[in-house]
Amino acid sequence: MEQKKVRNMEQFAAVSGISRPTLSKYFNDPDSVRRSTRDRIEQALTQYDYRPNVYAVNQNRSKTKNIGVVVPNLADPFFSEIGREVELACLAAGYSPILLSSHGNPEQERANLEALRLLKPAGVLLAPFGRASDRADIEAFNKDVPVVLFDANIEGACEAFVGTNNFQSVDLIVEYLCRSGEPPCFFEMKSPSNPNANKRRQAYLESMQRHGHTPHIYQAEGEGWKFEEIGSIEGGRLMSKNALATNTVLCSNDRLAIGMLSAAYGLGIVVGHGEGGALRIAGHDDHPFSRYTCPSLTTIAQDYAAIANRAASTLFRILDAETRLSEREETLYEGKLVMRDSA
Amino acid sequence: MEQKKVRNMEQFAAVSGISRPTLSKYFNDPDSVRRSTRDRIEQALTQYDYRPNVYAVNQNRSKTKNIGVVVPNLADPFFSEIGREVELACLAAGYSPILLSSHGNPEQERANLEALRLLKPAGVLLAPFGRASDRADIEAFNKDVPVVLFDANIEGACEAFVGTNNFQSVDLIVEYLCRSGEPPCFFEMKSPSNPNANKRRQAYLESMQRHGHTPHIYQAEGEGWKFEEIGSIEGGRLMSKNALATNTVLCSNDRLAIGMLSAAYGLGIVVGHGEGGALRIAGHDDHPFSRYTCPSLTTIAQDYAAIANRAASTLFRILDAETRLSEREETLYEGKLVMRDSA
DNA sequence: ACCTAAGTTTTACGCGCGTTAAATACTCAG
DNA sequence: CTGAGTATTTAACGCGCGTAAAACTTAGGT
Repeated sequence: MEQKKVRNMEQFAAVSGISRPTLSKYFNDPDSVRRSTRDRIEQALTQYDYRPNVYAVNQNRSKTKNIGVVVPNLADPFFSEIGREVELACLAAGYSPILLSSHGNPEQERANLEALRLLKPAGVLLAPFGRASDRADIEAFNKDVPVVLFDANIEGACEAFVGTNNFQSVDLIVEYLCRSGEPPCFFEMKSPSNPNANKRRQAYLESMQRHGHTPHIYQAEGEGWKFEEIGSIEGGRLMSKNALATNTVLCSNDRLAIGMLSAAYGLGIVVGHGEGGALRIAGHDDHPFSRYTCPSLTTIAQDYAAIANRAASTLFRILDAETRLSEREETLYEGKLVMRDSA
Repeated sequence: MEQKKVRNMEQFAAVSGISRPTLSKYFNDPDSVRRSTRDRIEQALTQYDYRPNVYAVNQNRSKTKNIGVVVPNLADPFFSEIGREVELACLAAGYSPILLSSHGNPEQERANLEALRLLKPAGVLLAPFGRASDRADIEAFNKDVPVVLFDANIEGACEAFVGTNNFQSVDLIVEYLCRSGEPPCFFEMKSPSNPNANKRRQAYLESMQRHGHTPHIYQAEGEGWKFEEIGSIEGGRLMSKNALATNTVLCSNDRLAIGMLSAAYGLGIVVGHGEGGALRIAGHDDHPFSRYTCPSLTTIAQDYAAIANRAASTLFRILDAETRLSEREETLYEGKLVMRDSA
């Protein structure tokens, strides 16, 4: 099939019998040429192996067809999944996604944005760490390249934010836990690396108040992204000291819950809502592994696909309009309760 | 600090008082200019915001400083970790890594290589699926761009392979299991998506023979990358039917083991080498989560860092020499036994 | 057959940088 | 201070493609 290699558009114009400017139009938008012309070009493409030189194509453009996708940590399955969804949305819209992980390091997030600058992306989809110190950088970046935030919000920054409504989702699971047993205490990290954690704590407090229960919050020492380890060590400490105010624990996220489940197992504490269950543990995020914990983890499922698609389509809207949004948009999706065995 | 933006090298030459060809040399290799010149340039760089246009730089090059890194599935923490190690090695050597995931889909692997072609990478580090059908594509690609394989081998293909010695590692854990209890049976997928699985089965057979035991292999139906699910369903089926020949199971990889542990828990089967343990389960890979399973998983740790660094440095050696290896190289690292509670 | 609007070809320039060759400037040893 | 060797400057071309303007061709309606 694909036979002779053609080195450049000039040559391809020669062998295909189509002028170079027309070819240029075609490669930038196949629909911009007459149907018959398009057919001739595509016919020629089956006979000659030619694809435009990416670098030459982008050299003169001030904006490319690239879209930067930056997530805090690809090693976390949550981000690898939502990152994948975002990638697919970009591809479907004819853009080239460039997926970058900040590897759990805010410094790397800045480096990623710097690196993206050189690639002149048309736009960026960013799941930020949300540290206050990054705000200025990100807003400066947003001045040059439109940025849509997802997963974690930075109040008022960038063009838009798409995420989960933590107040709804936490209330949902708090309500369920209260209804089905003792009201939950809340287990989280002391200095969370993600702003959603703060929302969830707040949501927990409000929800408990609304249901007329006394809230109890336990904050684990430890920094970084080793959530399971922190959940296991600090959660284990709490359980072994019998320090929990109720027999039900809502963890700020699934990875903490996974660590805590592991510690409970080690301590011989039977977790679960069933008979013989001494402790109930619930999480948040529906981590890919939460289905396979022992017992399987009751949690909140975020709507990955909806968040990813909404974030992407919001960015495309900005790119198509070639102007920024008149007003910053915020879209929150509802979480769904996933009832399993742990609570 | 960084003040006036400079649009191109011409302008930067004007403001810095250095000629453009010298600047060009500097940006391609800072050591290639005289020390005093380098200082002047770097002094100017603190006053003016200028960085060469990536696209213009690469337009004329037949090879760039990019290195493609392709892994089968970034959603698998094993690959996200080893991918990260590879990235770091590339950066340390002054190359720009481009990390691509094939999302569990061999078709995507081909697409990734096609996409990389356009980026004219200097070399590619590939963790392949290893299907026979991909071999031709990959070898064709290797003709144009030097490829070093890691994690999964394709016999005789590409410049080199770096991975774990499955025969050593499986023998290590088989020996341990035999020594400490009943000899293991082997649990794997019927049609594994990774060639290491075949090596491990073979290694299990040989090792059992060497130790004078009868091997038993159980193969789970199911395709794709949902290893935990397959391990849980098929492993659960085996356990509930009491079909296992011995009370010790060696799983082809940790994710299968995680699924099986989950199923055992559901069936009320106590797993572990301790008192009361009715079943022992072991894995292979030291998956990041294997420390937090219930019970924690005894497994084999691969030397991620060594594999990644060796693969990268082998590629750099080829790139520096500007010639292919006289002979294909194969480097295997030993796995280490990680003794935890499950076996 | 004629007209018009839309698509195509021809011609030509520019983008930012790599690179070469010849001329010039610098550095350091003797 | 001088000369040899190295580094830098000057001048100029090319890479592959986007794009603009003008001339030309085509499609579709009357």
